[in-house]
Amino acid sequence: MAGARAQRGPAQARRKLRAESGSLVDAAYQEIKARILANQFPPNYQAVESELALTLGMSRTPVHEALVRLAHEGLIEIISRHGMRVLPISPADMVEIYQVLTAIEAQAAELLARRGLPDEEIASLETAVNAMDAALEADDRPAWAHADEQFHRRLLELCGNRRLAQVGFTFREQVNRARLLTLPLRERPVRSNQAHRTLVELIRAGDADAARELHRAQRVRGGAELTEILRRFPLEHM
Amino acid sequence: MAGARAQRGPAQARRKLRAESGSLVDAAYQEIKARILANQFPPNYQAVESELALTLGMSRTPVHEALVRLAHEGLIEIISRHGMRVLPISPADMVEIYQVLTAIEAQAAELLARRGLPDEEIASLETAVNAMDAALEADDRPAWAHADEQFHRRLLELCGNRRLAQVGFTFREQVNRARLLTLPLRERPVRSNQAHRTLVELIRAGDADAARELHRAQRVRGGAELTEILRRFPLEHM
DNA sequence: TCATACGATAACGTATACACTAGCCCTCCG
DNA sequence: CGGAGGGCTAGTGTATACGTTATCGTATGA
Repeated sequence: MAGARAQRGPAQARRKLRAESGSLVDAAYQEIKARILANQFPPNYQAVESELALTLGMSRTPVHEALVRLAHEGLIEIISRHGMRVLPISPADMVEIYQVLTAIEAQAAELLARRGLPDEEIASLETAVNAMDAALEADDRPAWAHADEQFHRRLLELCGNRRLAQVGFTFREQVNRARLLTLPLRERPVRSNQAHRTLVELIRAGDADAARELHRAQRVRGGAELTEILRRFPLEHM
Repeated sequence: MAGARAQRGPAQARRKLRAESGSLVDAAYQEIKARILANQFPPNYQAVESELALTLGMSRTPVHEALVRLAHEGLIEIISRHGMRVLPISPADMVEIYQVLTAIEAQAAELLARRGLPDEEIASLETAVNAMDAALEADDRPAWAHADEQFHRRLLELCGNRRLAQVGFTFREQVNRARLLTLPLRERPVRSNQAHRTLVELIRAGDADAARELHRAQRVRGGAELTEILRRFPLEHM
């Protein structure tokens, strides 16, 4: 009875997975993405649909759809008869991603400044900057990275343009994959914290153009730093 | 025999569709998108998967995948139990899309100027501008729109950042849906042509910052015009 | 007459079955 | 012994079958 295992209680065992996120496709998507981001599926890791389906306890159908989505987002590549392959992030890729983020987030900063949101909305940005400062003093890099991520997510969420935010999120996720490796190699991001704080001021003041330019400059500088790090440490293993 | 029609020669009739683009999923995606962009599936048009599958001569499986992709790109919405619905483009949507394009294309202009490509590559941009001028003199709006589109596609293609270009293309497609309706309502785009020509000059000169700012300013102005038009003609039917 | 509840149905999500193809290995011939 | 050709196999893409569920219509009661 080949398919007996898969029949394990038609509607009950499935509930558990669905509870996480609506459909099995979503569940597969989230789970595979999580494993990639956690380096559990490291770069160049290969797996065929059946394996993944087995691992995730579902049939190939939802797995297949999830893979298409992930491929579209650039996290994996689907090789004809060899399954998916987790794409490594080359320095060139990181440069591209940073350039997109530069454009997107600078625009978001401008829009947010222009919106003139009430202070209590802006406050969440300030909270994030404070967390960054605290982490910096404690020299807690992971905490700093987390707070930084919070800040940028918030920026995108608040900007009022859902499409812009969506694109930003997608590219942020990819940056975060690389962050793990590059973070310890960086200087202590003192200037970065200061810049974030200034940005909040500009947003508060409604100075849209200055906010955009500040954020852009900051991103450009960050990109340059990263490129330099990648040049010095050729991270082939990513 | 319900499924008899679908059996029409297992591998032969399928060839025709696959020839267009590799897989049936792609075929479905292209075909449905084409119909949406051609207003053959007008905004708010609804259809269920089975109908589409029947129309396209394939099973629900590839149709389903194509719909997911289209939904992800924002052309349709999948309403549970009611099939897909072609999304109308509201003025608010257009504003969002323009803002994304502003950010993306300004960045592309900057990158392209920075690349310092040989003149023969840049030439294709100039060709497009010339076509725009010619169309403007002949007062041929569709030709102008086409040349304009060529220009912007070329700009993205040449910028050297494939991810940036990809995002740009996706949003351009959405803008083009609306173009049909808004184009006749616009002023004769004399300034636009001039701006395009200046942009080419700046790119040739390698003045990246100026190129970015010029393109941004131009987009902002275009967005403002469009918003104004949409305000005056509440295009509910889009 | 209107609202509510129940059943039929239609549509989707998922599983499974099937067909087709590319890649690999083995064999055979040069 | 090496290269080429053919068959076998594994893996995907597509079709179909199935179960689940939301929605719509109808009927009944207030």
